[in-house]
Amino acid sequence: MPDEWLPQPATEDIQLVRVLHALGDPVRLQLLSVYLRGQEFACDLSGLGLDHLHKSTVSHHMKVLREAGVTSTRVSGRNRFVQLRRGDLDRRFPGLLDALLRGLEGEAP
Amino acid sequence: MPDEWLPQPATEDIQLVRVLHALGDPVRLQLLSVYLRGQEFACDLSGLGLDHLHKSTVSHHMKVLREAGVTSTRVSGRNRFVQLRRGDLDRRFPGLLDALLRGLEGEAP
DNA sequence: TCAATCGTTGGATGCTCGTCAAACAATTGG
DNA sequence: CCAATTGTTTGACGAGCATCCAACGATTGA
Repeated sequence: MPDEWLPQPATEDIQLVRVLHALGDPVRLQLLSVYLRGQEFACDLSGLGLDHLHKSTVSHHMKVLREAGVTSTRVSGRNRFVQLRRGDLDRRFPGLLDALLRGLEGEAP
Repeated sequence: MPDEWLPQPATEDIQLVRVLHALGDPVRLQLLSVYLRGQEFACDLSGLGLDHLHKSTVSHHMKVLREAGVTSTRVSGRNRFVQLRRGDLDRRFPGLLDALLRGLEGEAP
């Protein structure tokens, strides 16, 4: 069975206010900082400071990020592979992700 | 009586997640797009698409933006003069405001 | 001095959101 | 085939939030 992708907005439908709202949460902003360097698979986030959260809570945050157009999720068997929509976001809002990455680095060294 | 400034966080205390949360609202993001070109005085925002909002609602949004470190408010008599904290934000999160400005221009031309 | 102006504050209301728990669906290893 | 794994969905609950309204305080023009 080939892999599938969970539904996500088209690049031109990504709205700035929804992106900002999605990232204006401590948990989701930390997820962004994880995704900003290479893809990770979802929910198994041991050792990332999210151990205290229930798996359904993490799943909820992933959905918010995906529906805002921030991330892209590929379904492969039992696992979900999540990655940033780097190209799409850079095309739609040039410089935004770079500024966020620098901001995250400068805040929690 | 000399002008006063309403309380606001120090530059080094501005948190990225609070900025993103403050801007993750349609009304406040529109306020940002107003402030992004020159200062404006508060609450009297006729003809900016915010006529439908009660003055206390606008006052609330202004407070959120100020407490997040996005704007700075000077009290002069009965009026409040609000402006972006351009320098502080550029120093703290380089490129962020520029990216947001371009994003706002590209979205609602 | 007095009334009009500008904005804030407090309460009230309804909606959204973050979180957990339990049940569920899908997949896979034995 | 069965049990363990992986993540989603649904419901519930409390907190936060956006909004309006009324009342208030401060300021200023007449």
